[in-house]
Amino acid sequence: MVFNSRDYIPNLSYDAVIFGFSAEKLKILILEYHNTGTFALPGGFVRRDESLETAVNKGLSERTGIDQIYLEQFHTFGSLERSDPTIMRRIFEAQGISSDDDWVLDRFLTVGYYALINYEKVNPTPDVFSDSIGWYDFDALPKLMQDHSLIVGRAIEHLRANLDRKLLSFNLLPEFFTMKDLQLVYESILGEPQNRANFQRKMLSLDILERHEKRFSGGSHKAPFLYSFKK
Amino acid sequence: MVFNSRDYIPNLSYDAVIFGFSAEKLKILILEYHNTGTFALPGGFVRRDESLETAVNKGLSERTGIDQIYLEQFHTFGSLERSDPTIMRRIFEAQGISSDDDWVLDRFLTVGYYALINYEKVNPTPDVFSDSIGWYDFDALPKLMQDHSLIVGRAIEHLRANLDRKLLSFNLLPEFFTMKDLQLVYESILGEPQNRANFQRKMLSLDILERHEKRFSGGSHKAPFLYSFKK
DNA sequence: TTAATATTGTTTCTGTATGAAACAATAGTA
DNA sequence: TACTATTGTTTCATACAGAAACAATATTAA
Repeated sequence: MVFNSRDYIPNLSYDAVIFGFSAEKLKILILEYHNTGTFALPGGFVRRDESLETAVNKGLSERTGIDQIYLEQFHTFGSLERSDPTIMRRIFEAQGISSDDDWVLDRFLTVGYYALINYEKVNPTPDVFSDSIGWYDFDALPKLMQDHSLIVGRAIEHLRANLDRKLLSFNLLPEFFTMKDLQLVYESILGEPQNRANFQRKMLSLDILERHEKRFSGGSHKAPFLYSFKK
Repeated sequence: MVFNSRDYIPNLSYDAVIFGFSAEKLKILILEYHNTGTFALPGGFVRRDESLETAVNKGLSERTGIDQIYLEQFHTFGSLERSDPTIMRRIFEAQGISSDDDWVLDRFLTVGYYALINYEKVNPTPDVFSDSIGWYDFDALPKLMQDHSLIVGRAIEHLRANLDRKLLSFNLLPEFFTMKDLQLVYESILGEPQNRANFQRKMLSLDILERHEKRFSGGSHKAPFLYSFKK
């Protein structure tokens, strides 16, 4: 595998915090470089002949197998300390990737994006630099390389601030879900419990949910309605 | 004047929407390239040996004469269409600036910032590319080059969304001001009138204002109190 | 068949915030 | 001294949010 630096915008990358929801927990996709013990956010570079948006969409589509991911740009990180040629050299050597020059070892600024996706539809696929990619509980992440932990922190801040305003939660759920599912998504993102009665009242008052038949889970109690988001 | 491309991060710039408030109106600083009839946002490039934040702070400090400007990064623009080598070449030639290569004519991504400053303290200073810089009413801006109008639009959106949450309004006002002044700032940013009684009640309930002696303006009516923001 | 239990759906009560209007105070002018 | 314009405050009605209680129901156990 050979990178040709002339095809890419130098000194600029993007990194994505990809959120999913499963087993009542908020998760994010993390890459692992097995031979280096390094964990990182999925990211990539921008070709000279494509827009930033296109680069990110294409890259994340390759990582997840999903097209038309909900994506939000939230911050561009440009400190001097964030670049670390040593670790980049190790990763490249471990993967047997060569470049026609040392452009990847140079300083990089990175544009941070977060994405919300339906966990069930994802087919996680490692990129050319890494051996594996997988879901990690948001509240039990491994130590991430460079400033990627900071990037995750800023991502969740922006997600929290926009959760209501942009009605983002449905991107994390399958088509049909119960009110409890929805509440769990909110609670896992906001990091605090929500009052059940008030949450239900608020969601119904938004007039964005369609109520369907009940789901009989087998539990010895009243069965919850299923909902979907209005199109 | 000669730029040395090796000192700068290529293909990356920043542009700033600098808000001020005067004569009951919201204004922004706009550069003009006299010999080209082109208007633009103040902006600049990032040196390889300085952080993005440092570059922006330094650049805006040079344009306004103010240090420690309140600055907020809000979006990075990376479309293919936003670059226009023709106009860049004209501007450079008109100003007699030469570069050791054509790096400024290449594609650029730009990081958008907005700034809020005390109008009275500003000493507007053109940059090396432009002949003049001045305040323009926010609701009567000239046609701006490239995608700068779009950048302004996104800036005001973010400013509106953060006005309350981050208590930004005081950055636009002098140390002492009346409740009416404050309300005018809010109205000019939000673009809609606020109820006088409720606005006053809300501001006072925030517990961020210190009340001082009255200001006798000479009008034949009750004199308003002066306020300052609590430190 | 019936009682028990866990969970869901809804209502009620309460305090707080918000919008609209009225009232009160006052610095200057006629 | 009356009048006017503006500011400071209060009042009233309404909407919203937190907490708790009540009602409904799917299953299990007696």
